[in-house]
Amino acid sequence: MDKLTISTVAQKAGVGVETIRYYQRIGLILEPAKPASGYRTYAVQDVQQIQFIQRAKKLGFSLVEIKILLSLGEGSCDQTKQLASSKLDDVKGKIKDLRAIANTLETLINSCEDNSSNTSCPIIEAISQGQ
Amino acid sequence: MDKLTISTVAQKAGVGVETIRYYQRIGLILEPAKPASGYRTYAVQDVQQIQFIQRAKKLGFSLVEIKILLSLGEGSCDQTKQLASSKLDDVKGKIKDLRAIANTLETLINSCEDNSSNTSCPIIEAISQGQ
DNA sequence: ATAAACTCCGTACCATGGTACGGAATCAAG
DNA sequence: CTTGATTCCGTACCATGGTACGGAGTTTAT
Repeated sequence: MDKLTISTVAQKAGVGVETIRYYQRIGLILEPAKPASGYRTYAVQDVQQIQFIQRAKKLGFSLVEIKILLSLGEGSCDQTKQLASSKLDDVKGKIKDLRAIANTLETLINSCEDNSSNTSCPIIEAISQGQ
Repeated sequence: MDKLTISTVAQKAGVGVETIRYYQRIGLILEPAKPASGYRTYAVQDVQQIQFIQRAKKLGFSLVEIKILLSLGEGSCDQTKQLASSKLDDVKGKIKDLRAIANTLETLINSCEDNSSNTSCPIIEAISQGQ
């Protein structure tokens, strides 16, 4: 009959009840109308929307961006593509930054490898002197 | 004479006064003793320590980890190396995750490229259906 | 000597994505 | 019909790394 309680939705979508309430609070999903006196009921579509959110999160979108994705819907392919492209740029930028960090860390760790002294540490020295 | 005010230290280290206070609050750096009635004074070493913190941050260390680095000092090369190695693993893990994300985004964006329809969007469809 | 600038200190607030708590109402099971 | 579980709702709290504010005291410059 498609009348689910919030805890059923949570369980089906793989999130906590509090997460659903949080999404409602920030306007990411709508709260179903309250039936005069009783518990709100949810539909399978609500489960799907929460799953959409979880998948979009895994692609690196923030909840604010996901809100935009949801508002764009199916019919704004251009704008959606733009959002995805700018997210891709972001991700690429982060990869670049992290690669530079990894390289520096590797160099530092190697310089430690050849260190027989135990009264000094090339890593600490390097960070102390700004390379 | 090496007696600097907090704002001089901030300026020399390239951070805000509030950042120094924050570092003191979390125990990352020590607050100099308060001279009976007046302003605390700082030394060049304090500037250097804050610069150390900023450089370590650029290498991806959190303030908690930097606190450990500072407590290890020069004489614990092995432990320092371990910390750096585990940070390197972390960074490599993040790069891997981000590359997977970038690949998926690229695929989605490409599928959009070939979309002439403006009543549907392959990106939204893909996220809706869990790939 | 007086005003402007700076410091001290506690506290509150920002973003982000939730998690936890507590009391009242409601619902389901026995 | 009563007990226990669930829901509702507002509010507070978590981590992380700060930033902002406001009043009182101090220091510096004129």
